[in-house]
Amino acid sequence: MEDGKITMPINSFEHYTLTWKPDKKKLARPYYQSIASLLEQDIVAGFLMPGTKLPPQRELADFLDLNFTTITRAYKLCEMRGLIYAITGNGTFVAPNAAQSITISTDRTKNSIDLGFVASFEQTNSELTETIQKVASKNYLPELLNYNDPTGLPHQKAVALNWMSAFGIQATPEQLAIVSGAQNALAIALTALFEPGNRIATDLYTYSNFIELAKLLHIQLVPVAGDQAGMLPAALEKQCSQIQVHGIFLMPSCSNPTTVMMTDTRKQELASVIRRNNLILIEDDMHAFLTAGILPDYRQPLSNLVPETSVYICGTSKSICSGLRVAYIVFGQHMREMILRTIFNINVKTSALDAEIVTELILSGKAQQIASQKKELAQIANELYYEFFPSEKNSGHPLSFYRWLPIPQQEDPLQLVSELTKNGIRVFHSNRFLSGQPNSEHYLRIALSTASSMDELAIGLTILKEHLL
Amino acid sequence: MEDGKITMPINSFEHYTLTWKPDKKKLARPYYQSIASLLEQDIVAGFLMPGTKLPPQRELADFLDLNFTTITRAYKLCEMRGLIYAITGNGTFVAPNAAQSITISTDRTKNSIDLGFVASFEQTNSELTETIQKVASKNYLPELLNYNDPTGLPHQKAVALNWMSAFGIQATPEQLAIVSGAQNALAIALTALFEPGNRIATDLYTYSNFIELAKLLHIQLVPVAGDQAGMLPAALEKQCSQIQVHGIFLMPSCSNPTTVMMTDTRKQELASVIRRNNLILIEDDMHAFLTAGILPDYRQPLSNLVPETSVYICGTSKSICSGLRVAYIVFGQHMREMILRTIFNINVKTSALDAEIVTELILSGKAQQIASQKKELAQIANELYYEFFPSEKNSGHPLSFYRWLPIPQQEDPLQLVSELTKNGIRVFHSNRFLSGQPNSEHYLRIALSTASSMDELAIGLTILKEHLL
DNA sequence: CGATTTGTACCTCTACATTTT
DNA sequence: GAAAATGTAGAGGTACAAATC
Repeated sequence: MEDGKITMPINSFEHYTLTWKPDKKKLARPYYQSIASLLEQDIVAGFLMPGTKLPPQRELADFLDLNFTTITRAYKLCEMRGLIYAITGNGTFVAPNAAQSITISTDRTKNSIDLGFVASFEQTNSELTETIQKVASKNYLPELLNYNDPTGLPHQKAVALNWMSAFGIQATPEQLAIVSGAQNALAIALTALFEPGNRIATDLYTYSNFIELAKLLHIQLVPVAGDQAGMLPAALEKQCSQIQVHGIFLMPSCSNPTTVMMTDTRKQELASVIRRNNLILIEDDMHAFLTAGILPDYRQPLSNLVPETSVYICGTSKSICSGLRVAYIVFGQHMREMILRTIFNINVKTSALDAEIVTELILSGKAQQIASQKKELAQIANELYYEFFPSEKNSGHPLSFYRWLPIPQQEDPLQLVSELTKNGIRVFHSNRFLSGQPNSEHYLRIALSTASSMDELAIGLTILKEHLL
Repeated sequence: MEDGKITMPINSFEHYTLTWKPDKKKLARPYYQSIASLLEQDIVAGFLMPGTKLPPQRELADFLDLNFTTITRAYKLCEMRGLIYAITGNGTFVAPNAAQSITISTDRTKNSIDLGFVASFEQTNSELTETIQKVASKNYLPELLNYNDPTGLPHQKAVALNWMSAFGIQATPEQLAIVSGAQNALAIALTALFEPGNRIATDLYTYSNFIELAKLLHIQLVPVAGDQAGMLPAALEKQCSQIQVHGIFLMPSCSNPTTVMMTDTRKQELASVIRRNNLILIEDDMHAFLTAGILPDYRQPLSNLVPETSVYICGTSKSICSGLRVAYIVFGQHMREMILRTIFNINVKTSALDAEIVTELILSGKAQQIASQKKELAQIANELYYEFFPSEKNSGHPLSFYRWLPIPQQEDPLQLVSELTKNGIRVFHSNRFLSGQPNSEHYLRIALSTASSMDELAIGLTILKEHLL
C-alpha cells in the first residue's frame, strides 16, 4: 500500500517527521478506538502541547496501513472529548484546554485575591434577611413545600414577567418557567433542544461554563468572529452556509468575557440570519439589569426579534442574590413541551421557597434596591480599574462585573497565570474562553465583583499591574 | 442490484407486504436521515402502532435499492430518539411509548383523584414552618446566599453523613455532594459518567423518569429479568457477556414500580457480577428510610459492596419534604472530579438555604419525626389498599408509597387508563415503566401517597376496584 | 486563480453474534 | 443442533468542500 506512493518520494521520509507517531505495536482492533485512546493518553500526559498540529489523516493512515477514514473516526472521537479540533483544509490540532478542565472554579484558594471567578458583590446578601423572615412567616408556606406547579406558582410567574418587562420581554405564563439558576437554564435548553453532535455558533470568546457544558453534552461549538458591536452577521451566515449549524448562543447585553454590548442594529441583522438559517437562539441575558434602561440605545433583547425560535434566560444570581439559584426562562410555544419535559427530568422542579423569596424581593422593591447597590459597586470597581489601566477606558460595557484586559503575546499562558497565583491573585487567561482555535491575541479576564472589598480589589489590581509591567 | 436475487424469487412479491413502506419519491440524500424522519413522522402520527414489527433492514434496503447498512443507520437514529427498539435475530419494533411522552406528570387534572404520580404524603409539610423560621433567624444567614461551598457547607455535609449512617453508608465529606433532589442526582450521574450510546442495565420494569432521562441523554437501557429478591445475577451476567454494558441502575430498598426489596444475598451476588464486568452502579436509595432498620434482614446498601465504582443517591424528598429539592450523592473517589464538574455545569450549586433547612430538620430531630409520620401514613394507606385487594397482601415492600397491581391482559392499555381517567382516577399502566419490549403481563402502579386524605384514597380505590371487576 | 492539501459526509462491504426455525 | 433470519461493529471507498499555496 505504501509502496505505491511514487508521486511522493519524500513521503516515506516524512514518516519519520510525523508530529505524533502512535506505537504500532500497541494498536489493536478496533483501530479507531485504539488510536483515540493512545492520542488521549499522550495529550493528557502533556507530550502533545496545546496547539500542536497532528499528522493529516491520510499521512497517519499511510503510516499505520489503514484507510484514512479510520483516522477520521479516531480523530472525531477525540474531538468529541474536547481534546482536539480540526479545520478543513488546514489540519487537526491539540485543543487549548485539552489537558486541564476549565471549571472547578469555586475552590477559592484561601489567602488569595480572586480576580478569576465572577461573583456578584456578595456584600449585598445581608440585605435579604428581613425578606426571608417575612416569607418564612407566610401562612401559605406549606404550599411552597410540595410537588405542585413545577414551573413556578402563578403569582411567582406573574412577578417574573413583570420583572422582565423592564428589559422588553413580553410573554405569557405558558412560555415561562422558573429554573434553578442561569447555568441550570443553559443545561436544560441544550439538553432539550439539541442532540449530541449538533453545532452551536458562539462568539470566538465565550462564557467558559457554556464551553464546558457543551463539551459535557457532546455539542460542538462553531466560533464566529465579531467586532465592537457584537457577532458579525456575515461571518455567521458564512459558517451556516458551510456546515449545518443548529443553534446560536449569545449574551448581547454584555458578552462574557469580552464585555461587548450588541447594538440594536446588529441585533436586527443577526435576527435575519438566524431566521434564514432556522437557528435556535439561546440568549443569556443575566446582565439585562445593567444594560436595559441604562444604555441610551438599548431597545430590546434579541429574542424579541425571533420569539418563536428562541430561549431567553434571565438569571437573578447576578442582579439579586447568587445563592438562591433562581432564573427565568422564556421560550417559543413549540419548544414548550420539550423544555418542560427536560425540566422535569433534570430538576423535577425548582425550590418554590427560593422562588418565593425572589418574588417577595421583587414585589417589595428590595430587589431593585439591591440591583442598584450592585450597579453602584460595579461603577466604583470599574473606576478603580481604570485608575490602574487608564487606556482601557471606553471599551465595552461601562458597568461590567469583569474586564477584558489585552496583554502581550505569551510564550506559555499557563505560566503567566500560575505566576500570578504565586503572587496572590487568581485571574483567567483568554484561552479558557476560546470556543475555537487560539490566535495571537491574548487577554486576561479580571473579575471586579468577587473581592470582598474595594480595598482588596485595589491590592489585587496593584499586584496585577506590577506583574504585567 | 435486485436482479441478482435468484435464490429468493418470493422476494419481489414480499415487497408488497412490508409492514412499513416509505414513499420512494420523498427520499432524498442523505438517505438515512430521510428514512429516519419519514419513519418518525409515521410513528408520531400513529400510523405505526407500538409493537409493530418493522421490515428487516435487508428487505427495506432491497425495496429502496440501498445497502442494508444504510437502513441500519436510519433505524439507529430512530432508536436513539426512543421511537423504536431492535432485537438481534428477531427484528425491529415500534417502542411502547413512542408516540407520547411518559412524563409531564404533575399537571394534575383537577377534580380527579391522583393514584398515578407518587407524592410523599404532603400532609406533613406544615410541620416545617417552625424550622424554616428558625433558619431564617440564624445570624449566619448571609453566608448561605453566596457562591461558596458548591457541594454543601461542611456542617451540612457532616449532618448528611450522619443521616445516611443509619442506612449503612460510610464516606468522607470529599465523597459527598449535596444536589437538588434525587432526579437531579440521576441527571448529574448519567451526564458525568456516561456518553451517548452507552448502555445501562435496569430492571425490566424501572422508574419511568429514569427511562425518560436516559432517552433524553441518548443512553440505552438494557432490560434484565428479576424475581422477588431483585434482579437476577445470571441474567445480568449474560447481558454483559453479549453486549458492552457500562452501568447498572438499581433501587434495592424498594424498586419503583414493582416494590421488590432486594435481599442481602442477592446484593452480594450482584456485586460480584458488577465488579467482574466493571459496571458503574447508580443506586437510588430514596426509600432507605422505609427499609433500613425496619426490615429484619436489611444489612446495607449495594453501594457498600462496590464503593469505588458506585454512585449512591439519597433523596430527602420522600422522607422529609418534597419541595425543598435536596439529595445527597456519595461517589467513589475516582469519579469525584467528573461529578463535581458536572454539578458545576448543571447546577452551579444547590441552594444552601434549602440544604440548611434540611440540615436543621435533621439536627433538631424533626426530620426523624416527619419520616415516622410518613411511615405511619404509609402503613395506614397500605392497610386500606389490602382491604380492597386482599390477595395482594405479602407481596413486595410492606410500607411502599405505591403498589403494583396485576391486571388481566389488555387489548389496548391506553384505553383502560383513559377510561379510568374518565371515571375520576389517574393511574399509570405498566407499559410506562418498561425498559424493554412489552410482554403479556400487565400491571397498574397505584400511588398511595398522593391523595390528599385517606378518605380520598378510599374513594379512588373504590372506583378502581369497581372498574376492574 | 487553479492545483494541492486536508477534513467531512455518507454510502458500501465484510465478518460476526444472536435468535428463531 | 444446523440453517436461516436478523441486527451490530468495524473498516473501506467516493465525492466533495474549505483552506492554502
